[in-house]
Amino acid sequence: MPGQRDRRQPAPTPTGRTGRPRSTSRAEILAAARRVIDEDGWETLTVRRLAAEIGVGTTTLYHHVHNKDDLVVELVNQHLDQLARPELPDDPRERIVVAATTMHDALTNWPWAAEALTADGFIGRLGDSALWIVETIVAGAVDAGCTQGQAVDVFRSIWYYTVGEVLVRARSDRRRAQVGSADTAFGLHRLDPSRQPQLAAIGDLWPERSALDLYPQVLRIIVDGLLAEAARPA
Amino acid sequence: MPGQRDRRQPAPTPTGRTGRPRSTSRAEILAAARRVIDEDGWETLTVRRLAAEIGVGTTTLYHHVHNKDDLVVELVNQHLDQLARPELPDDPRERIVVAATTMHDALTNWPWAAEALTADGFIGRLGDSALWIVETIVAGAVDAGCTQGQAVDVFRSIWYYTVGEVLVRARSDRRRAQVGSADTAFGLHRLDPSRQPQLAAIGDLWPERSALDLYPQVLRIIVDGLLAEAARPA
DNA sequence: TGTACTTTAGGAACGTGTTCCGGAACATGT
DNA sequence: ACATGTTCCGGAACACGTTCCTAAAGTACA
Repeated sequence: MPGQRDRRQPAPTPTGRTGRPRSTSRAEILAAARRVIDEDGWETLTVRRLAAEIGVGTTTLYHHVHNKDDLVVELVNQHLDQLARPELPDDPRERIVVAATTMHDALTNWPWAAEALTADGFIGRLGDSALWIVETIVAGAVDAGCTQGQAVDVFRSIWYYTVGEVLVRARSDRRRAQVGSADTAFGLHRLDPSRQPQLAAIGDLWPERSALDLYPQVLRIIVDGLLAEAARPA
Repeated sequence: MPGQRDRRQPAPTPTGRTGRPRSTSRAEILAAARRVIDEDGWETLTVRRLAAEIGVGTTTLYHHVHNKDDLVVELVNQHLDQLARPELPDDPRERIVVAATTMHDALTNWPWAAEALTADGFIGRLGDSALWIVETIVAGAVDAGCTQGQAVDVFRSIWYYTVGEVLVRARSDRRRAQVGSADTAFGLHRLDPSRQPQLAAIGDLWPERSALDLYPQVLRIIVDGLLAEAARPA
């Protein structure tokens, strides 16, 4: 039974508040969650396990956290908090690239961050710590000559691409880990060369090519294209 | 109790096979699933409900389907099956755009298809019906002058963007449906104009701009950029 | 007819996230 | 001292996806 401790509030600090004093704080829950993840991996982070870690009833957590998604989003926010703010170049286009790449790397390097991306309305729940990224991208787009509307479009496009990249790769990584190395992308039903000649010809090139990380390159292409498009007269 | 019927195999057709004859087929399960979705919405598609619809034990389904993800992926495959094969233009670049847009629209118009996208290794489990899209994109890229490796990159990039677009928009749609119209993307914690001046200035423009569907335009930008990049000498 | 073998069916049970609701634990008023 | 109001805790219970294991329902051969 790890992590059991006294749950009574030691100091009867007169908070000027009525009602039963809380024996658990949101912060304590988040800290415990981080502990569980660090020690035993994020797959083991279950609501009951977390409650046990704190030494508290399971359903108590729901008085401090809306649901598990909420918790995970908050954890990702904390993670983004501790991100080192990179040096931002002068060129607005490069600023966009740097900001987007920073967020991408942060999400990629934290495998279970992908879990948060599928949470409803993730961007809307980003904390201040991550907002500088959004701000930097939007401001960069405006600096590069976009209207405000176009700047929003730029961010959305980048965001879509980033989310897709992170999610798909996280998922196929997990799959690879389970199945073993038997991943040829189309490994299950073999390809019919008469109907999918190109795919059949490519064959084993696919998985090895898929291992490449070309996020930065493609991101640059997208940013360049979007900014060029915005600069064009209607 | 809807959907209950006789489960005995009426014809003792000598199948030359030994063992207990199956009273349920994979096809029957998929058909019932479609029925449930069409009638009561895909949120109500649960394993128990589905089994009840067929009039069969819950766990029986697991002898015909690996898991629910498997089922959903199969349903999406069926949906893509019934897709009208669009007229493919001669220009390889346009072929790519048409193919990608076709898949994008199919996924977008079927809200719960997004659920399948998060399934592990979705692309690898695509059926023949959807493979023509992959083949068309890859072949188009090769026709446009890409190497096979670059063609894979082109598809992957398009796929990432498409998945991200579909997922994020599906999720924010769902959120909008729940919360009501109180979605200003950053509606929860109000923006600090001193720290996020651009975002604060944009304000209400964000949600209205987010409602726009600019998949085709951005897709063209991505495709153009990728093909141009590939055509460049190293 | 009966025994062995083979394949499918499905109930019991587990672990998950989550909701409901009764009661515990405090401050305040009488 | 006691009642009242208020806030928080947490066990019971639910629906979910899923696994395990035993029984059912056949065929094949004696």
